[in-house]
Amino acid sequence: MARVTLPDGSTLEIAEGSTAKQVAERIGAGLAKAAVAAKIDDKLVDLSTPIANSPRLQIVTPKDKDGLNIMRHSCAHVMAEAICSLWPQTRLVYGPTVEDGFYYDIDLDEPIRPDDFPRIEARMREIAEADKPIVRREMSRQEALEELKGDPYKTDNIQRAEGDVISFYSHGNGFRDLCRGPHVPSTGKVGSFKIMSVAGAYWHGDPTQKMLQRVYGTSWPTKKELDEYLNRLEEAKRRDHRVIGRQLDLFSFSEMGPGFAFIHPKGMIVWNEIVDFMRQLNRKYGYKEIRTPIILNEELWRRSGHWDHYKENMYFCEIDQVGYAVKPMNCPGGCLLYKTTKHSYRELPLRLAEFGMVHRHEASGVMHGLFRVRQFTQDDAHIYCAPNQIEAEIIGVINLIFETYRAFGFEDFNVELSTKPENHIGSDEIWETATNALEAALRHKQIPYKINEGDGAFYGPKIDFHIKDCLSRSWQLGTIQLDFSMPQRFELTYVAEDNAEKTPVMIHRAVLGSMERFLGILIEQYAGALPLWLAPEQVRVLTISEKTNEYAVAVQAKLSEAGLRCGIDLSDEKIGAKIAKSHGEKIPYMMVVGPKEAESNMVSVRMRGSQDSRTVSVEQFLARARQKIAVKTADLAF
RNA sequence: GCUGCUGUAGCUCAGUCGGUAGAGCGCGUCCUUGGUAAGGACGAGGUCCUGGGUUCAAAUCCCAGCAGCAGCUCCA
Repeated sequence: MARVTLPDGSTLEIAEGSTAKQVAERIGAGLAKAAVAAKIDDKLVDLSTPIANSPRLQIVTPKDKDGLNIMRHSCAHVMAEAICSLWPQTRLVYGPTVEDGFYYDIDLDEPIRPDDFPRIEARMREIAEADKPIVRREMSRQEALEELKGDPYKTDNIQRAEGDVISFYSHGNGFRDLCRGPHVPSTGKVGSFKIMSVAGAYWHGDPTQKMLQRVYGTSWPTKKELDEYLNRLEEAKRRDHRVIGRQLDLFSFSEMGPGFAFIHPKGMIVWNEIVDFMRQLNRKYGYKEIRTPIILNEELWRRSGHWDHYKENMYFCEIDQVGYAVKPMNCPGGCLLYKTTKHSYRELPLRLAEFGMVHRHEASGVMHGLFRVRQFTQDDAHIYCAPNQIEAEIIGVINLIFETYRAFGFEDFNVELSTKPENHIGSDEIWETATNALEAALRHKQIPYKINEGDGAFYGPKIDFHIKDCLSRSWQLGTIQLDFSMPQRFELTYVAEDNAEKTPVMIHRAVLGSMERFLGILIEQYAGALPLWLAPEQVRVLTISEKTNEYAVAVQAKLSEAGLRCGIDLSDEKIGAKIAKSHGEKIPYMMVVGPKEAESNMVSVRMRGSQDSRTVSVEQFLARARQKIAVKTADLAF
């Protein structure tokens, strides 16, 4: 007899050599049916695994994260079998799970097209309905290599695999794949699935290697969950800032300048509201503002290190036979400004902010609306300080960053620390000191963080700040980078208390990162229905008929004078059409005025997204609207 | 940059077998003067992405380029 300990602490006597599946059956028929795998002493295994000794045991179902991944991984195998049966010359490479699904990389010269997906899915359904057992077979590494001789991909996989035992899984009509497992017990347990897309992917992600086809699929425990997921994708599509940006006339792109955004008048209103707010915060946190040139002499970029470490991303030009570069970052220009006067320790920390427009040559395939462009404006700043001020300054920046995100309605952040990359300047000691300083600040603020090894900027380590939007998509916004190298390269100095010239430390920071990207993120977060304080047109007066045009114009004038962005619709449309149009343009408030309102000197206010209206005086409305703008709320109700 | 797909009116998209282009929305004019999610009539608007090729004839077929889209790699 053996004894297993279940997750709730209870124990179960079982016959020696019973499988995990049999334990599940002992616990309950429902669990046995739902089970896809088991965890024996925290190790995930197949349900068919015999139990030895007296371990802890947990039955894994697709309700667990682990179970879901196992189900998806098995689904990837079923998809692989389907593809192999349709294209027998297919060579399988690697098929892992990813967030929300899985993919399988295959080597097949004939391109798989979206038109082929229904065929693949149909074959997968056949395989799933057959509900064939998925069987594990183990052999030694040597045997496995022999078995797969001539298959460069799988041979490579074996060589990368850990341990001496190599396992294969097979199911159905002779389909077999090298795989660590575990897998669901049979092909019927791969959930509700759908092939999503196909795209190219390099072998090992290495651009010098062969381009493979990566077929993406998703699978969920139930049809309902699959549909919910597909709806979520639809929702993301509905919020696409590129589409909304065009519909709401906020920005555009032209073939005349790929990756260079045109911000339209309405987009500029949002932009300027954001900038005004950031300026206000900069003042609060003790920053001064500067502005530095877009184009500067090549010599500057050699000195800063950009020439050696960033040249592929830069644009160059010539002025009077002299080489110049378009700035990809604001820091070198800022250093020149710093050097225009002699500085005392009394001035430090010197915090200089700049809404700096930078140009970076991004690869043509990576551009994506406002999220990835070749010209963008950073809400940048550089803090020049003494070494003993570093931690306090970093904490100050962290406070500023969190205050900003909360004001825009983002409450869910996560933080990453990136360390020394291969391509870097400065000594190892400098890097260690800088990295330790960043970690110390994070610990002081008790902020949990993830480490990204080798992901720092070429001049220093960095802390990156990510926010999650309403669809729980993650976006990188802010960054804090600690830099001991640039001040040395530019021979920046300050006079210390002892009258000696010393080198300041430089902290690079951006809060929103890129104004363009942030504008795009806001559009998606609010699906274009921006909070009142950001809305390009905050109110629109809608007339019932021409008879009250005069009163309507007076109302508009009153609201405009009070500082609200107020439009008016005097067209000879019916009121229903005007309301529909205003809703389409996502105007927060509509004020319907007709003879009734004109007579009583009131307005009938209707909110975006609501069917109701309320009749109030213009003054009442103004007071509420002003208050909502002041607190930057997204809630329109009053 | 790489792989695949796409490119027709301001926008979203039809366009059959190769025979010189259509709809809806939007825009303009007029009619309509109305009460909370689209009233009616008429009209203007197109280098069918660009350049080659095949053909009596190309939006349509072929090639190249450009741009966009989905990914890969990279990144704010």
